[in-house]
Amino acid sequence: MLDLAILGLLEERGNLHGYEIRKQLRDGLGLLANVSFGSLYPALARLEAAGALEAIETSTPPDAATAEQVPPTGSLSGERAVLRARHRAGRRTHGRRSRKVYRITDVGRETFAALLTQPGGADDSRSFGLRLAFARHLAAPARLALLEHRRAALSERLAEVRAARGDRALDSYARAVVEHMADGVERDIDWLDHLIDAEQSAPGRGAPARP
Amino acid sequence: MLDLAILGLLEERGNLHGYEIRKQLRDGLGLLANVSFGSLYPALARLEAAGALEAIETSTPPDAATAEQVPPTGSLSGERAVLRARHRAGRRTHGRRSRKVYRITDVGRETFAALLTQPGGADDSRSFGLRLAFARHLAAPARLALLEHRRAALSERLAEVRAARGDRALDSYARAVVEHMADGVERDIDWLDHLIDAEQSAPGRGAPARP
DNA sequence: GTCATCATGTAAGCCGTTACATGATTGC
DNA sequence: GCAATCATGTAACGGCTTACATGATGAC
Repeated sequence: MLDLAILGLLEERGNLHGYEIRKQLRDGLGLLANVSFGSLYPALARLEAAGALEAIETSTPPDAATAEQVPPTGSLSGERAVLRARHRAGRRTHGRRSRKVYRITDVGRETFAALLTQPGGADDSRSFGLRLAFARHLAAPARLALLEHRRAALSERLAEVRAARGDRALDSYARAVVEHMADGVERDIDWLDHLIDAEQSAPGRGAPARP
Repeated sequence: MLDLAILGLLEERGNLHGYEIRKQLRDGLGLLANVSFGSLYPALARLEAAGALEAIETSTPPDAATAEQVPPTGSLSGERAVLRARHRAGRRTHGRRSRKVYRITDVGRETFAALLTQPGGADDSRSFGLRLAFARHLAAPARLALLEHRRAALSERLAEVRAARGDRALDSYARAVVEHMADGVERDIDWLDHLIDAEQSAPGRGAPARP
């Protein structure tokens, strides 16, 4: 899910570095606020290793090229030495500590499309919300499928919650919780119905997958 | 969170075994549906080790006592042998495979009260919903505190989401998501306000912590 | 005889968290 | 000189999931 958010952000907003990605995640979309560096940076490293992202040099001075050629030592202290060397080499781009700016690759765009389309994990509301937020990168039929898949999941959920509501053994507090939950699910379904309607009456509204 | 649910269920519904607990979690309260055995059984074992639960013998035949005295071997095959021995010893209570029925202890009731009261983790809706569902085991002031703490958290959240709503860079899909989210949070706050009102106008409605 | 249901558990892994380590730059 | 902000990472752990292993019983 984090991967999807990162790729989507890089696709829509262009090249960003980790710290900035986190900020945009925090106050850009409400979903996925509070994502921590401890998960963000490893995710970026993973995506880079998978070829979905590449780190770009931001107005790097010429001698940084040599720093790049320092082979990985495998030892911690060695890596630190490399980092220090890079700093000395002048990777500081405009006064701040050297930042690693990422660009999405074609592989990354494919990964993004796959994550957006695949049915797995779209059952929870966060994952669905994230997908819908990036829905303009989806072709119209896939978009409709996403909405209808979610609607079906919520329908099932509603049936379960309604069954729970009939339970005699619930006291007033438990009942209030179940009742509120049922209302919430109903509201979500209504919302989805509106979205599905809009999608069907104006099929060309969203941008196609490749504008 | 699982611990809270287990203890609450055992406190309200009396002695249960793992399989049954899962069923009641599934279709009793809508929250925490889909909890898997892979988390449930270790949780029960943990709670038992902590003294919060104790396994009770359900009409056990006399020779089961000897099976109980087999010391733990530490080896997997050894443990399996013990299990087989127990089966042979006649632990099967009424036709089915031997089931381990748990009873909550006084320590468990204390743990339950602590989990219910402690502020940590009550920020997400599932945790809050679970706590509220068990709110009748709380004294009136603690109940009010729970509701108001949650209200404050949602207020903060609303401010964030509203800030995100003002973002120009959102397309219609992302905007729909943010808008719907904001509405949802507002609705939750209204609901909480009702609950808080009810709580304040009828302070003695719920059962006290120890009836 | 084999399938569904009841019943308990272990092992591996995923996805995230907090806490820690490091360090440059800016402003007071 | 010291705190705040920017910036990148590692280590350890938490809580949950899936998949696996095991086995009794009843129904067909």
